Amino acid sequence: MPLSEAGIYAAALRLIDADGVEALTMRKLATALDANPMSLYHHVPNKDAVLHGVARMVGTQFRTVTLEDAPWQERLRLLAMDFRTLAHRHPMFMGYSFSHHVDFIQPEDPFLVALTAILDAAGVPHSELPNFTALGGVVITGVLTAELNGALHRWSSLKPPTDGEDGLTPRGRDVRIFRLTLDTMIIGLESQLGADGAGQGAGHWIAQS
Amino acid sequence: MPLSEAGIYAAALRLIDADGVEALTMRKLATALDANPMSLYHHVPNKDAVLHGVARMVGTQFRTVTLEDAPWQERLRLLAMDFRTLAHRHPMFMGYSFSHHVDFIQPEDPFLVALTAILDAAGVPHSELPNFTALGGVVITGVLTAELNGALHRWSSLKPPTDGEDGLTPRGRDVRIFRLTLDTMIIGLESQLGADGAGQGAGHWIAQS
DNA sequence: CACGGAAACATACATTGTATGGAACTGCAA
DNA sequence: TTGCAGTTCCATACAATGTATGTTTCCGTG
Repeated sequence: MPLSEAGIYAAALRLIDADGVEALTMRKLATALDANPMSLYHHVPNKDAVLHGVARMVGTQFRTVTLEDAPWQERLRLLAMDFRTLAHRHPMFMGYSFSHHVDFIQPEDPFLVALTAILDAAGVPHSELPNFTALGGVVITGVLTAELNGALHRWSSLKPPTDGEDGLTPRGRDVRIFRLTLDTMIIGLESQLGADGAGQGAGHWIAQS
Repeated sequence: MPLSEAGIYAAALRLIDADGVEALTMRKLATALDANPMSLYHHVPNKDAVLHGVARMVGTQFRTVTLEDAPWQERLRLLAMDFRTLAHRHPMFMGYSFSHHVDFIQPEDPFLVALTAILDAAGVPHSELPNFTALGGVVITGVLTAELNGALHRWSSLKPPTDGEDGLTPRGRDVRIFRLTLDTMIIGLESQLGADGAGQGAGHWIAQS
Protein backbone atom coordinates (compact mmCIF):
# COMPACT_ATOMS: atom_id res chain seq x y z
CA MET A 1 0.00 0.00 0.00
CA PRO A 2 1.60 3.28 -1.12
CA LEU A 3 1.95 6.26 1.11
CA SER A 4 -0.66 9.00 0.93
CA GLU A 5 -1.41 12.19 2.75
CA ALA A 6 -4.70 10.94 4.12
CA GLY A 7 -3.14 7.65 5.08
CA ILE A 8 -0.47 9.45 7.04
CA TYR A 9 -3.03 11.48 8.93
CA ALA A 10 -5.09 8.41 9.68
CA ALA A 11 -2.09 6.51 10.98
CA ALA A 12 -1.02 9.49 13.03
CA LEU A 13 -4.46 9.68 14.58
CA ARG A 14 -4.33 6.00 15.46
CA LEU A 15 -0.98 6.42 17.16
CA ILE A 16 -2.19 9.51 18.98
CA ASP A 17 -5.34 7.77 20.15
CA ALA A 18 -3.19 5.03 21.55
CA ASP A 19 -0.27 6.84 23.13
CA GLY A 20 -0.96 10.54 23.06
CA VAL A 21 0.35 13.36 20.95
CA GLU A 22 3.70 13.76 22.70
CA ALA A 23 4.50 10.13 21.96
CA LEU A 24 4.06 10.66 18.24
CA THR A 25 7.33 10.85 16.36
CA MET A 26 7.96 10.86 12.68
CA ARG A 27 9.94 7.67 13.05
CA LYS A 28 7.16 5.82 14.85
CA LEU A 29 4.70 7.11 12.32
CA ALA A 30 6.87 5.83 9.50
CA THR A 31 7.26 2.48 11.21
CA ALA A 32 3.51 2.19 11.62
CA LEU A 33 3.19 2.83 7.90
CA ASP A 34 6.01 0.44 7.14
CA ALA A 35 8.02 3.13 5.46
CA ASN A 36 11.18 5.08 5.85
CA PRO A 37 10.89 8.16 8.06
CA MET A 38 11.96 10.45 5.27
CA SER A 39 9.39 9.12 2.88
CA LEU A 40 6.71 10.92 4.83
CA TYR A 41 8.22 14.23 3.85
CA HIS A 42 7.22 13.66 0.27
CA HIS A 43 3.59 13.83 1.25
CA VAL A 44 3.73 16.22 4.17
CA PRO A 45 6.00 19.22 4.69
CA ASN A 46 6.69 18.67 8.40
CA LYS A 47 5.38 17.38 11.67
CA ASP A 48 3.19 20.40 12.38
CA ALA A 49 1.44 19.78 9.10
CA VAL A 50 0.70 16.27 10.26
CA LEU A 51 -0.99 17.63 13.34
CA HIS A 52 -2.94 20.15 11.32
CA GLY A 53 -3.97 17.39 8.99
CA VAL A 54 -5.16 15.30 11.87
CA ALA A 55 -7.03 18.32 13.20
CA ARG A 56 -8.81 18.78 9.90
CA MET A 57 -9.55 15.08 9.70
CA VAL A 58 -11.03 15.03 13.18
CA GLY A 59 -12.82 18.30 12.58
CA THR A 60 -14.74 16.91 9.65
CA GLN A 61 -16.06 14.17 11.89
CA PHE A 62 -18.09 16.70 13.82
CA ARG A 63 -21.77 16.43 13.27
CA THR A 64 -24.61 18.13 15.02
CA VAL A 65 -28.28 18.11 14.36
CA THR A 66 -29.73 21.54 13.92
CA LEU A 67 -33.10 21.84 15.55
CA GLU A 68 -34.15 25.14 14.10
CA ASP A 69 -37.31 25.35 16.12
CA ALA A 70 -36.05 24.23 19.52
CA PRO A 71 -35.34 26.86 22.16
CA TRP A 72 -31.80 28.20 22.00
CA GLN A 73 -30.94 26.83 25.42
CA GLU A 74 -31.66 23.33 24.24
CA ARG A 75 -29.78 23.83 21.01
CA LEU A 76 -26.77 25.13 22.86
CA ARG A 77 -26.79 22.22 25.24
CA LEU A 78 -27.04 19.82 22.34
CA LEU A 79 -24.25 21.49 20.42
CA ALA A 80 -21.94 21.36 23.39
CA MET A 81 -22.76 17.75 24.01
CA ASP A 82 -22.17 16.81 20.41
CA PHE A 83 -18.85 18.52 20.57
CA ARG A 84 -18.06 16.70 23.77
CA THR A 85 -18.89 13.43 22.11
CA LEU A 86 -16.41 14.18 19.37
CA ALA A 87 -13.79 15.17 21.91
CA HIS A 88 -14.25 11.90 23.73
CA ARG A 89 -13.76 9.95 20.56
CA HIS A 90 -10.19 11.24 20.35
CA PRO A 91 -9.47 12.51 23.84
CA MET A 92 -5.71 12.47 23.50
CA PHE A 93 -5.72 14.58 20.41
CA MET A 94 -8.46 16.95 21.42
CA GLY A 95 -6.94 17.57 24.81
CA TYR A 96 -3.68 18.44 23.17
CA SER A 97 -5.30 20.43 20.42
CA PHE A 98 -7.20 22.76 22.70
CA SER A 99 -4.14 23.47 24.80
CA HIS A 100 -1.62 23.96 22.05
CA HIS A 101 -3.85 26.05 19.84
CA VAL A 102 -3.47 23.77 16.90
CA ASP A 103 -5.87 26.03 15.09
CA PHE A 104 -8.60 23.55 15.32
CA ILE A 105 -11.47 25.93 15.09
CA GLN A 106 -11.67 27.80 11.82
CA PRO A 107 -14.18 30.14 10.26
CA GLU A 108 -16.79 28.08 8.45
CA ASP A 109 -16.21 25.39 11.03
CA PRO A 110 -19.54 23.71 11.70
CA PHE A 111 -19.18 24.08 15.43
CA LEU A 112 -18.44 27.76 15.17
CA VAL A 113 -21.19 28.36 12.68
CA ALA A 114 -23.73 26.50 14.80
CA LEU A 115 -22.66 28.28 17.95
CA THR A 116 -22.98 31.66 16.31
CA ALA A 117 -26.36 30.81 14.85
CA ILE A 118 -27.67 29.67 18.20
CA LEU A 119 -26.48 32.77 19.99
CA ASP A 120 -27.98 34.85 17.26
CA ALA A 121 -31.26 33.07 17.68
CA ALA A 122 -30.97 33.67 21.40
CA GLY A 123 -31.20 37.36 20.73
CA VAL A 124 -27.62 38.44 21.14
CA PRO A 125 -27.22 41.67 19.22
CA HIS A 126 -25.05 41.42 16.15
CA SER A 127 -22.43 43.78 17.48
CA GLU A 128 -21.93 41.51 20.45
CA LEU A 129 -22.05 38.21 18.61
CA PRO A 130 -18.30 37.73 18.35
CA ASN A 131 -17.86 38.34 22.03
CA PHE A 132 -20.55 35.94 23.03
CA THR A 133 -19.35 33.37 20.58
CA ALA A 134 -15.94 33.63 22.16
CA LEU A 135 -17.49 33.31 25.58
CA GLY A 136 -19.36 30.19 24.63
CA GLY A 137 -16.53 28.65 22.72
CA VAL A 138 -13.99 29.29 25.42
CA VAL A 139 -16.17 27.99 28.19
CA ILE A 140 -17.06 24.87 26.29
CA THR A 141 -13.55 24.06 25.14
CA GLY A 142 -12.16 25.18 28.48
CA VAL A 143 -14.22 22.79 30.52
CA LEU A 144 -13.67 20.12 27.95
CA THR A 145 -9.93 20.56 28.11
CA ALA A 146 -10.06 20.40 31.87
CA GLU A 147 -12.08 17.24 31.70
CA LEU A 148 -9.83 15.58 29.15
CA ASN A 149 -6.57 16.31 30.87
CA GLY A 150 -7.87 15.49 34.31
CA ALA A 151 -7.80 18.99 35.71
CA LEU A 152 -11.48 18.83 36.40
CA HIS A 153 -10.88 15.83 38.53
CA ARG A 154 -8.07 17.41 40.39
CA TRP A 155 -10.06 20.52 41.07
CA SER A 156 -13.04 18.65 42.36
CA SER A 157 -11.12 16.31 44.62
CA LEU A 158 -8.66 18.33 46.63
CA LYS A 159 -9.74 18.16 49.86
CA PRO A 160 -20.01 37.00 12.10
CA PRO A 161 -19.64 39.05 12.08
CA THR A 162 -17.62 41.96 13.27
CA ASP A 163 -19.31 44.74 11.34
CA GLY A 164 -18.80 47.48 13.85
CA GLU A 165 -15.82 48.85 15.71
CA ASP A 166 -15.99 49.00 19.44
CA GLY A 167 -12.98 51.25 19.85
CA LEU A 168 -11.33 48.91 22.28
CA THR A 169 -7.74 47.78 22.13
CA PRO A 170 -7.27 44.06 21.63
CA ARG A 171 -6.13 43.85 25.21
CA GLY A 172 -9.17 45.79 26.33
CA ARG A 173 -11.45 43.45 24.50
CA ASP A 174 -9.85 40.50 26.21
CA VAL A 175 -10.58 42.05 29.57
CA ARG A 176 -14.07 42.74 28.42
CA ILE A 177 -14.73 39.15 27.48
CA PHE A 178 -13.10 37.93 30.62
CA ARG A 179 -15.42 40.05 32.73
CA LEU A 180 -18.34 39.01 30.63
CA THR A 181 -17.64 35.36 31.24
CA LEU A 182 -17.19 35.96 34.88
CA ASP A 183 -20.40 37.94 35.18
CA THR A 184 -22.27 35.31 33.31
CA MET A 185 -21.04 32.63 35.60
CA ILE A 186 -21.92 34.71 38.60
CA ILE A 187 -25.42 35.49 37.46
CA GLY A 188 -25.85 31.87 36.56
CA LEU A 189 -24.78 30.85 40.00
CA GLU A 190 -27.11 33.40 41.54
CA SER A 191 -30.05 31.97 39.72
CA GLN A 192 -29.10 28.41 40.49
CA LEU A 193 -28.76 29.22 44.12
CA GLY A 194 -32.12 30.91 44.09
CA ALA A 195 -30.58 33.99 45.72
CA ASP A 196 -33.17 36.09 44.03
CA GLY A 197 -36.45 35.13 42.54
CA ALA A 198 -35.27 33.70 39.23
CA GLY A 199 -36.95 30.53 40.26
CA GLN A 200 -37.04 28.13 37.39
CA GLY A 201 -33.63 26.56 37.80
CA ALA A 202 -33.19 26.77 41.51
CA GLY A 203 -32.13 23.63 43.24
CA HIS A 204 -32.17 21.46 40.17
CA TRP A 205 -28.47 20.80 40.52
CA ILE A 206 -28.82 19.00 43.79
CA ALA A 207 -28.64 15.27 43.39
CA GLN A 208 -29.64 14.27 39.92
CA SER A 209 -27.74 11.84 37.82
CA MET B 1 27.73 33.61 42.84
CA PRO B 2 27.24 29.94 43.62
CA LEU B 3 24.38 27.94 42.25
CA SER B 4 21.29 27.43 44.38
CA GLU B 5 17.86 25.89 43.93
CA ALA B 6 16.04 29.19 44.32
CA GLY B 7 18.49 30.88 42.01
CA ILE B 8 17.86 28.28 39.36
CA TYR B 9 14.12 28.75 39.59
CA ALA B 10 14.47 32.51 39.44
CA ALA B 11 16.69 32.35 36.38
CA ALA B 12 14.35 29.88 34.73
CA LEU B 13 11.45 32.20 35.34
CA ARG B 14 13.36 35.09 33.80
CA LEU B 15 14.11 33.05 30.71
CA ILE B 16 10.53 31.88 30.48
CA ASP B 17 9.18 35.39 30.85
CA ALA B 18 11.40 36.42 27.98
CA ASP B 19 11.11 33.59 25.50
CA GLY B 20 8.42 31.21 26.70
CA VAL B 21 8.51 27.82 28.31
CA GLU B 22 9.27 25.83 25.19
CA ALA B 23 12.41 27.87 24.62
CA LEU B 24 13.79 26.95 28.01
CA THR B 25 16.53 24.36 27.86
CA MET B 26 18.86 23.17 30.54
CA ARG B 27 21.77 24.42 28.51
CA LYS B 28 20.40 27.93 28.14
CA LEU B 29 19.50 27.94 31.80
CA ALA B 30 23.03 26.94 32.68
CA THR B 31 24.46 29.58 30.39
CA ALA B 32 22.27 32.22 31.99
CA LEU B 33 23.65 31.14 35.34
CA ASP B 34 27.15 31.03 33.94
CA ALA B 35 27.51 27.38 34.82
CA ASN B 36 27.89 24.00 33.20
CA PRO B 37 24.62 22.34 32.23
CA MET B 38 25.30 19.37 34.44
CA SER B 39 25.94 21.51 37.47
CA LEU B 40 22.24 22.23 37.67
CA TYR B 41 21.58 18.59 38.38
CA HIS B 42 23.25 18.93 41.77
CA HIS B 43 20.47 21.23 42.88
CA VAL B 44 17.55 19.97 40.87
CA PRO B 45 16.69 16.40 39.85
CA ASN B 46 15.50 17.16 36.31
CA LYS B 47 13.82 19.67 34.07
CA ASP B 48 10.31 18.90 35.29
CA ALA B 49 11.44 19.76 38.77
CA VAL B 50 12.60 23.12 37.50
CA LEU B 51 9.13 23.77 36.13
CA HIS B 52 7.51 22.68 39.35
CA GLY B 53 9.88 24.89 41.25
CA VAL B 54 8.96 27.84 39.09
CA ALA B 55 5.31 26.99 39.62
CA ARG B 56 5.75 27.07 43.38
CA MET B 57 7.73 30.28 43.16
CA VAL B 58 5.07 31.98 41.07
CA GLY B 59 2.31 30.49 43.21
CA THR B 60 3.61 32.12 46.35
CA GLN B 61 3.39 35.48 44.62
CA PHE B 62 -0.37 35.23 44.65
CA ARG B 63 -2.06 37.61 47.00
CA THR B 64 -5.66 38.45 47.43
CA VAL B 65 -7.42 40.60 49.94
CA THR B 66 -10.17 38.79 51.78
CA LEU B 67 -13.16 41.00 52.32
CA GLU B 68 -15.02 38.84 54.77
CA ASP B 69 -18.05 41.08 54.83
CA ALA B 70 -18.43 41.85 51.14
CA PRO B 71 -21.07 39.96 49.14
CA TRP B 72 -19.76 36.75 47.65
CA GLN B 73 -20.23 37.96 44.11
CA GLU B 74 -17.86 40.81 44.74
CA ARG B 75 -15.36 38.59 46.48
CA LEU B 76 -15.41 36.12 43.63
CA ARG B 77 -14.90 38.85 41.09
CA LEU B 78 -12.00 40.20 43.10
CA LEU B 79 -10.42 36.81 43.52
CA ALA B 80 -10.57 36.11 39.82
CA MET B 81 -9.14 39.49 39.00
CA ASP B 82 -6.30 39.07 41.46
CA PHE B 83 -5.53 35.75 39.89
CA ARG B 84 -5.65 37.32 36.49
CA THR B 85 -3.22 39.96 37.61
CA LEU B 86 -0.80 37.28 38.68
CA ALA B 87 -1.26 35.46 35.42
CA HIS B 88 -0.46 38.58 33.49
CA ARG B 89 2.72 39.08 35.44
CA HIS B 90 4.09 35.86 33.98
CA PRO B 91 1.88 35.17 30.98
CA MET B 92 4.26 32.80 29.27
CA PHE B 93 4.57 30.55 32.24
CA MET B 94 0.97 30.69 33.35
CA GLY B 95 -0.35 30.00 29.90
CA TYR B 96 1.85 26.97 29.68
CA SER B 97 1.15 25.89 33.22
CA PHE B 98 -2.62 25.79 32.85
CA SER B 99 -2.44 23.81 29.64
CA HIS B 100 0.19 21.32 30.62
CA HIS B 101 -1.17 20.59 34.05
CA VAL B 102 2.03 21.49 35.77
CA ASP B 103 0.18 20.86 38.99
CA PHE B 104 0.06 24.49 39.76
CA ILE B 105 -2.95 24.42 41.99
CA GLN B 106 -2.46 22.44 45.17
CA PRO B 107 -4.54 21.89 48.29
CA GLU B 108 -3.80 24.71 50.72
CA ASP B 109 -3.18 26.90 47.73
CA PRO B 110 -4.42 30.39 48.62
CA PHE B 111 -6.43 30.66 45.44
CA LEU B 112 -8.13 27.34 46.03
CA VAL B 113 -8.77 28.09 49.68
CA ALA B 114 -10.21 31.50 48.90
CA LEU B 115 -12.38 30.16 46.12
CA THR B 116 -13.78 27.46 48.34
CA ALA B 117 -14.42 29.89 51.16
CA ILE B 118 -16.25 32.26 48.88
CA LEU B 119 -18.44 29.56 47.42
CA ASP B 120 -19.14 28.32 50.90
CA ALA B 121 -20.16 31.80 51.93
CA ALA B 122 -22.34 31.95 48.85
CA GLY B 123 -24.39 29.15 50.29
CA VAL B 124 -23.19 26.20 48.27
CA PRO B 125 -23.96 23.09 50.32
CA HIS B 126 -20.89 21.30 51.61
CA SER B 127 -21.56 18.17 49.63
CA GLU B 128 -21.44 20.21 46.44
CA LEU B 129 -18.51 22.41 47.34
CA PRO B 130 -15.89 20.39 45.44
CA ASN B 131 -17.98 20.43 42.31
CA PHE B 132 -18.59 24.13 42.42
CA THR B 133 -14.99 24.81 43.25
CA ALA B 134 -14.03 22.85 40.19
CA LEU B 135 -16.55 24.76 38.17
CA GLY B 136 -15.20 28.09 39.30
CA GLY B 137 -11.59 27.10 39.01
CA VAL B 138 -11.97 25.61 35.60
CA VAL B 139 -13.90 28.52 34.20
CA ILE B 140 -11.48 31.05 35.59
CA THR B 141 -8.33 29.25 34.48
CA GLY B 142 -10.01 28.25 31.25
CA VAL B 143 -10.82 31.76 30.18
CA LEU B 144 -7.47 32.91 31.42
CA THR B 145 -5.68 30.29 29.38
CA ALA B 146 -7.66 31.27 26.35
CA GLU B 147 -6.78 34.88 26.91
CA LEU B 148 -3.09 34.23 27.44
CA ASN B 149 -2.59 32.01 24.44
CA GLY B 150 -4.68 34.16 22.16
CA ALA B 151 -7.55 31.75 21.69
CA LEU B 152 -9.94 34.29 23.07
CA HIS B 153 -8.87 36.64 20.41
CA ARG B 154 -9.22 34.12 17.70
CA TRP B 155 -12.66 33.13 18.84
CA SER B 156 -13.92 36.64 19.00
CA SER B 157 -12.57 37.68 15.65
CA LEU B 158 -13.50 34.96 13.24
CA LYS B 159 -15.89 36.00 11.27
CA PRO B 160 -12.38 20.49 50.54
CA PRO B 161 -14.35 19.00 51.55
CA THR B 162 -15.40 15.71 50.10
CA ASP B 163 -17.10 14.31 53.16
CA GLY B 164 -19.86 12.46 51.40
CA GLU B 165 -19.96 9.96 48.60
CA ASP B 166 -22.12 10.73 45.64
CA GLY B 167 -21.99 7.25 44.19
CA LEU B 168 -20.86 8.50 40.82
CA THR B 169 -18.01 7.10 38.83
CA PRO B 170 -15.19 9.53 38.19
CA ARG B 171 -16.31 9.72 34.61
CA GLY B 172 -19.84 10.34 35.71
CA ARG B 173 -18.76 13.15 37.93
CA ASP B 174 -16.93 14.74 35.05
CA VAL B 175 -20.10 14.70 33.02
CA ARG B 176 -21.94 16.12 35.94
CA ILE B 177 -19.58 19.05 36.32
CA PHE B 178 -19.58 19.61 32.62
CA ARG B 179 -23.36 19.86 32.58
CA LEU B 180 -23.28 22.04 35.63
CA THR B 181 -20.95 24.49 34.00
CA LEU B 182 -23.02 24.52 30.91
CA ASP B 183 -26.26 25.08 32.79
CA THR B 184 -24.70 27.83 34.79
CA MET B 185 -23.56 29.59 31.70
CA ILE B 186 -26.96 29.19 30.15
CA ILE B 187 -28.85 30.52 33.10
CA GLY B 188 -26.37 33.32 33.31
CA LEU B 189 -26.98 34.16 29.70
CA GLU B 190 -30.72 34.00 30.23
CA SER B 191 -30.54 36.49 33.03
CA GLN B 192 -28.23 38.79 31.16
CA LEU B 193 -30.49 38.73 28.18
CA GLY B 194 -33.44 39.50 30.37
CA ALA B 195 -35.29 36.53 28.96
CA ASP B 196 -37.11 36.12 32.23
CA GLY B 197 -37.60 38.55 35.01
CA ALA B 198 -34.30 38.22 36.81
CA GLY B 199 -33.84 41.90 36.18
CA GLN B 200 -30.88 43.22 38.06
CA GLY B 201 -28.20 42.40 35.56
CA ALA B 202 -30.10 42.67 32.35
CA GLY B 203 -28.51 44.68 29.65
CA HIS B 204 -25.54 45.80 31.67
CA TRP B 205 -23.20 44.07 29.24
CA ILE B 206 -24.03 46.36 26.43
CA ALA B 207 -21.43 49.03 25.95
CA GLN B 208 -19.54 49.65 29.12
CA SER B 209 -15.80 49.99 29.44
C1' DC C 1 48.43 20.50 55.99
C1' DA C 2 45.55 16.40 54.87
C1' DC C 3 41.32 14.60 53.80
C1' DG C 4 36.45 13.76 52.79
C1' DG C 5 32.32 15.24 50.95
C1' DA C 6 30.03 18.49 47.95
C1' DA C 7 30.01 21.04 43.89
C1' DA C 8 31.40 21.68 39.15
C1' DC C 9 32.77 19.92 34.93
C1' DA C 10 33.84 17.22 30.46
C1' DT C 11 32.40 13.61 27.79
C1' DA C 12 29.13 10.70 25.90
C1' DC C 13 24.68 8.69 24.38
C1' DA C 14 19.99 8.18 22.84
C1' DT C 15 16.17 10.51 20.79
C1' DT C 16 14.13 13.98 18.19
C1' DG C 17 13.03 16.70 13.56
C1' DT C 18 14.67 17.20 9.17
C1' DA C 19 18.31 18.51 5.14
C1' DT C 20 20.66 16.33 1.39
C1' DG C 21 21.69 13.36 -2.32
C1' DG C 22 21.27 9.20 -4.52
C1' DA C 23 18.44 4.86 -5.80
C1' DA C 24 14.42 2.69 -7.43
C1' DC C 25 10.26 2.72 -9.55
C1' DT C 26 6.43 4.30 -12.87
C1' DG C 27 4.20 5.98 -16.89
C1' DC C 28 4.82 7.16 -21.53
C1' DA C 29 7.01 8.07 -26.24
C1' DA C 30 9.60 6.04 -29.81
C1' DT D 1 11.42 -3.42 -26.05
C1' DT D 2 14.11 0.67 -24.97
C1' DG D 3 14.97 5.38 -23.32
C1' DC D 4 13.69 8.99 -20.44
C1' DA D 5 11.52 12.19 -16.98
C1' DG D 6 9.44 12.67 -12.92
C1' DT D 7 7.87 10.91 -8.73
C1' DT D 8 8.57 8.31 -4.72
C1' DC D 9 11.56 6.17 -1.57
C1' DC D 10 15.53 5.50 1.23
C1' DA D 11 20.37 5.81 3.64
C1' DT D 12 23.13 8.93 5.75
C1' DA D 13 23.99 12.91 8.32
C1' DC D 14 23.49 16.88 11.49
C1' DA D 15 22.08 19.82 15.20
C1' DA D 16 19.51 20.24 19.44
C1' DT D 17 17.84 18.22 23.52
C1' DG D 18 17.73 15.77 28.31
C1' DT D 19 20.59 13.43 31.11
C1' DA D 20 23.95 9.23 32.70
C1' DT D 21 28.57 8.57 33.99
C1' DG D 22 33.08 9.40 35.61
C1' DT D 23 36.59 12.78 36.86
C1' DT D 24 38.33 17.02 38.77
C1' DT D 25 38.21 20.99 41.71
C1' DC D 26 37.07 23.29 45.86
C1' DC D 27 36.18 24.17 50.78
C1' DG D 28 35.55 23.43 55.57
C1' DT D 29 37.20 20.69 59.42
C1' DG D 30 40.45 17.65 61.88
